[in-house]
Amino acid sequence: MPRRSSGRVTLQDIAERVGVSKVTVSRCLREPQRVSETVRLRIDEAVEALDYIPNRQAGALSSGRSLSVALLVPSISNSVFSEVQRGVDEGLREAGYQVLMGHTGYSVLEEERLIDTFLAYGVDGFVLSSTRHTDYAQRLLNRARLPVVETMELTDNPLDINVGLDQRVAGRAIGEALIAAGYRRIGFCGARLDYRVQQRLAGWEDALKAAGLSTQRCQTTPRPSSYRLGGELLSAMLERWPDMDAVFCCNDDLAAGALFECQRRRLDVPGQLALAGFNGLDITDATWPTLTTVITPRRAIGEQASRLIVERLQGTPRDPSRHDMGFEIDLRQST
Amino acid sequence: MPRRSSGRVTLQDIAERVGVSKVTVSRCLREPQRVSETVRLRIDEAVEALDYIPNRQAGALSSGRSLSVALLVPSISNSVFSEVQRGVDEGLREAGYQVLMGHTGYSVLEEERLIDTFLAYGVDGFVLSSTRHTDYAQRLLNRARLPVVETMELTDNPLDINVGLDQRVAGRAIGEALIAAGYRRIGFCGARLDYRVQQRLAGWEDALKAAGLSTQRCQTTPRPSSYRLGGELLSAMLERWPDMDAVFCCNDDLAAGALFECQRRRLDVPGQLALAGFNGLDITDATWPTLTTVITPRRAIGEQASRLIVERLQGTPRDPSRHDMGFEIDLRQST
DNA sequence: TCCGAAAACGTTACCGCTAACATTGCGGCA
DNA sequence: TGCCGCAATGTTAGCGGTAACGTTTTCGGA
Repeated sequence: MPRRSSGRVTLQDIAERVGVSKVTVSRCLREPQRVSETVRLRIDEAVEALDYIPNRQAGALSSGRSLSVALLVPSISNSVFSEVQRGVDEGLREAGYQVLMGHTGYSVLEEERLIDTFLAYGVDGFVLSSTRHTDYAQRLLNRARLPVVETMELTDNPLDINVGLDQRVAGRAIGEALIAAGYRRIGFCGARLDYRVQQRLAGWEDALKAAGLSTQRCQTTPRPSSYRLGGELLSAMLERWPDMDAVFCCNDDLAAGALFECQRRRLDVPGQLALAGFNGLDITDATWPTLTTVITPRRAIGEQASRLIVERLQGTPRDPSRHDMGFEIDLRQST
Repeated sequence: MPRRSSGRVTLQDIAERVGVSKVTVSRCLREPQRVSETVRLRIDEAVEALDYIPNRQAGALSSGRSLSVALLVPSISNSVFSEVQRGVDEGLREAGYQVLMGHTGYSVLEEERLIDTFLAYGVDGFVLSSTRHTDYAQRLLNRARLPVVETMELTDNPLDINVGLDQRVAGRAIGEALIAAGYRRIGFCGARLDYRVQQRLAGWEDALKAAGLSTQRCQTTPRPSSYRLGGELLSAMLERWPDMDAVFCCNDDLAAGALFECQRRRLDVPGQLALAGFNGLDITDATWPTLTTVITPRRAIGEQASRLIVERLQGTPRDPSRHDMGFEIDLRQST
C-alpha cells in the first residue's frame, strides 16, 4: 500500500487540473513572469479553486531556504521588546520573511535551547536580544553560518551584526541629568540584574563618582521586575537612606511602582523625592506626575536589525558590524 | 553535478560514523528503547561529537506531523495575552510541541493571513484568541481538519474546542458589584470595540437596566487602548456627565489611565469617583488606590487550551466542546 | 527557406527524514 | 532437530517541493 498522502492539495493536483507539469506550477508561483500568460491565468484559477496552500517544509527542504527568521526575546510580557518585535516584523515581512518568535525568560540556557530548536526548523537567520550567550550557542551560531543580529546593548565582539545602544553611557547620562537638576543623594534600584541592568548601574556609578557623590544608595535584587517590586524596593531604600533625594530605577516598571508607593506614602514627587526610569514605555507619559526616563529607540533597533539581516540574506557577505542607535533623555515632571 | 548538500550534519553522517543504517539512527532518536544499548551509546556519542541537529522540515515532510502548534494573539504588547501564551507554551512544551506565535493586530484579515501562513508551515493545530474569523479562515481551518482552540470568549458555535469566559456575564457582574456598592450614576468607557468589549458593554447595560439605572454614560472609541487614552476618555466623560459617580473601564489599561487622570485633577478615588477595570493585570494591584477589576483566568485558559489540544493531537476524535473558565471580581480600593 | 537564440515548459534527481515492510539472528520449546 | 517468535536492524519508497539542465516551440532575420 502506498504511503497515503496527507490529503492536502499539492502542486501535482494543480498541475493535473491545468494540464502542465508541476515544475511549471512551481515556477508560476515563484516567478510568474517566466510563464506564459494563458498558463498563468489557468494556474491562478486552479490555485484559487482548490485553495492550494504551498507546503513550506517541502520547499525549504528542497531549496535550502525557509524564508523565516527567528527572533528571540527575553520576555513577551515585557513591552520593551514588543516594539523591537514590531520593527523586526515589519521589515522582514516586506522582504517576504516570516518571523518566528521565542522567549528565553532571561536565561541563556533557554536561549541555547531555542537556538537549537529554531536551527532544527531551518530558519535563515537570528535576531537575538542580548550579546551574552552560552559557549555552545555561540558554536551553533557560528557553525550554521547564518546572519545573526545581537540587539539592545553594544558589544566589542559581535558574533555578526550588533545593533543597540550603550547602556552604560545611558546610565551615566541619566545620572548626570539628575545631578544637573540639583539632586545630590541619588539612589539606584535594580531588579533582575541582567547584563544591561548591570551596565546601567555602572553608568550611574560613573556619573556619581565623577561628581564626587556617594554611590552607596544602591538597592538591587535578582527577582524579576514588576510594579509591586518597585514599591517594595523603594520602601526598603527609604528605610535605609531616609535622606535620599532622587532614585534612578533601572527600568520604567520599577519607576512606576516606586511612584505608586510614593503616592501611598503621600510623599511628594518630585518635591520630596525625584524618580527616573529607563526605556520610555507608554506608562511613563501617563502617570501623574509623568516620569523622567531614558527613551530607548526600540522600534528603530528592530527596523535596523531587520534591514541588516535582509541585506545579508540577499547576499552581502558576512562582516561584523556595530550600530549605535543612541538614546534620549526625557526630563518630565518626576524630576 | 549532484546537488550539493547544505553542509549540515545529517542522519547519514551519524549512521556512517557509527556503522549502522540511518533508519537505526532515526529510530534511536525517536524511540531509544527500540535500539540495543551498545548501538544507542555509540549513536549518542556521535550525535554529541558532530553536534547533530535534526532537520525538522524533512522529518515533518516525511511523517506528516510537524510537532508545532500556532498560537495567534491580537497583540503581543498586550499583557493580557502573555499569560495565555505562558499557559499554552508550558503545556505544549511538555508534550513535545513547539509553539509558533503570531499576532493579528486585532484584525480578522491579518488572522486569515496568519492561518494561511502557518498552514503552509504545516502546524499541527491552532490556538486562536477569538471566536470571530473570516469565512475563508473558517473554511481553511475546517478543511485542514486540525485541532483548533478558540479562546477568551465563549461561543455557541465553536469551530472545534472553545475555552474562555462569558464576557457579557462578567460585564454584568462588575456592573452589579458597583450597584451593590451603592453607585448609581455609573459610566462605561471602552476602546477598540472588539467583540469582547462589546460583550462587556452589553453586560454592563444588562446590570444597569435590571436595576432601573440609566445607561447613557457610555463613552467609546475605536482607537486602540492605552493609558493616555484612558485619561482622555475619562476627561470627556467628566465633561459630559459631571454627576457620574463610578466608571467601568473595559480594560485595566484604560482604568489605570483614568486613575492617573483623576490624580491629575485631584479627584478623589473612590471618594468622588469610583473606577473599575477588567482583566486583573499586575498594575491594578500596584496603583494607589489599587483598582477594582474583573480577574480573568488567562493562565488557566492557556493551560486548558493546551491540554485539550494535546489530547486531540494524541488521538481523541474531533468533538466540539465549550469550557467556561469563569472569572472573579476583586473589589479593591478604587470602589 | 532555413537558422539560431530566446521563451516556455518538461525530466530528472535530489533535499533529509520516516512509514511500512523485509530480513537476520538467536533462544526457547515441542 | 526444526520451527516459532521476537528483538534488532536494514531496504524501499516515498513526503512535496525545487535546482539544474534538457527539450520543444516560437519567431525574427539572413
